[in-house]
Amino acid sequence: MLDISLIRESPEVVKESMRRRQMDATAVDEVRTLDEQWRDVLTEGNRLRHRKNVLADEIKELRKQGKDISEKIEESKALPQKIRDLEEKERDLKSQIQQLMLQIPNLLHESVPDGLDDTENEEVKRWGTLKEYDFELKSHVDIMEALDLLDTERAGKVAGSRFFYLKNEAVLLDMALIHVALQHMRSKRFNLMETPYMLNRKSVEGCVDMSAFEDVLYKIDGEDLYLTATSEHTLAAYHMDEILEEEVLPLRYAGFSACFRKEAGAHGKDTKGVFRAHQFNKVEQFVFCTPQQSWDEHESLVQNAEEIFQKLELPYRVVNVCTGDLGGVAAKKYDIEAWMPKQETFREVVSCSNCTDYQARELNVRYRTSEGNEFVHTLNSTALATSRALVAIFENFQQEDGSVIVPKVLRDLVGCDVITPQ
RNA sequence: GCCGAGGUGGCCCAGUCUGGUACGGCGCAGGCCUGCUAAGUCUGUGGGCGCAAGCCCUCCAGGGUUCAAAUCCCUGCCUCGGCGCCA
Repeated sequence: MLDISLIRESPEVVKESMRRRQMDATAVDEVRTLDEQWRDVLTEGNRLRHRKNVLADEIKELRKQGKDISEKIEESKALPQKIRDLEEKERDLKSQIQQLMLQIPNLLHESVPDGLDDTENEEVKRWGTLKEYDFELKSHVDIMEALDLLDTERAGKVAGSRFFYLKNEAVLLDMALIHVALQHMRSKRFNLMETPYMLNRKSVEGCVDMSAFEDVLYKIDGEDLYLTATSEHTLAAYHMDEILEEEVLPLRYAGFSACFRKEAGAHGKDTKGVFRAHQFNKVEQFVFCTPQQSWDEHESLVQNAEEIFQKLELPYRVVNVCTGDLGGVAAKKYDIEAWMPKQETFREVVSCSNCTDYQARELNVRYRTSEGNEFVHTLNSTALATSRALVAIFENFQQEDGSVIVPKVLRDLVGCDVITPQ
């Protein structure tokens, strides 16, 4: 969430940012009204608690002198109930304010383009040449099934729709992609992490707007645990409630985990294959840094992800995500979209966000400066999600005879140059 | 899962039995001292409200007892050690 002092002192700045996001900004004024009430209640509560402390002190003194304390005790006895009432009022106001604050998104970076939805994202870069194919292209599902690399039908029986079994070379490809991504990140001196696949509610709430995300997460029955939707969350929560030394920043992590998502509301979209599934593997980049560092770090993250797709020889473009498509936590976001020749379009394979201090305030991750403790900036970016990369590889590297060329960088790890029908 | 020991400011730790509002050290920042360095010494060092003076909160979390809780009682969570189980 935002710093409430920003809403107190510069409400217009916050409102303007919300308007650019096509959002109704009335929550800002509601917060300001409730905040004033909250401060009044807080001040009154403090006054009563002060009186209580003074009385306790006086009682101690009088008792020491052997004097009568019954009058003081009588006054003191009346206070706790009054204080409790005020505390309840205060908690109530505070939670109303929190609720509203969660609806107020991060301040936009000035370079974010205005727009209603993903069609108005701004293309900032293209890489690679789009190959010409002189035969009828097949979908990744058709290719993979023909090569005995994928079984979604039995996955449906065993787990349900939107699950899949990878088979044979596809398993090796999946592992190879992870390996290449992790090695790339290690060469950039990122700390590699294999993270927990589950995390508790507090950790998730630190990372996302739970009211919007609850539908996406798998909950473990009877436990305070959720299956991780992305290692962004386990990495973000890694330093939760910590105060970091300024000289250790930026802290750069690359986390690997499986990711589990209900994908609620995605009915009818990409229902076949591995593009949009309930479970996939992903290497994620995550950075904790100072406000001075974060915009440079943001460019580095997208650069790192680009380099991986360059190694894989997959053509892509980078878009600067527009205001309407941005999401509340990010101040700015780049997507990398790989070219999918069968679908004849670019599809999102990487999402790279600078969340500035918005997420850190929730997670309570600070760093020490000579002027006091400040919230860090957090950034996250896909390095590589195997499911989406697989789709791109099978679409781009398919050949007329149904075989698929393995990108050079993966060949040693997969153990062949071409995957051919058996 | 069982038994035991713990959880105190950025870190380490005292205080808990015997209730009166957190001791000391380290680190960090600043001042003083010094030819320089080291040492020494003083002040500050979490969150909130307030223009300010100042006040409130904070001893894992949540309840309870009490005029008053780090301290007593109950519940829960977590960590460490031992035992059991185990890929």
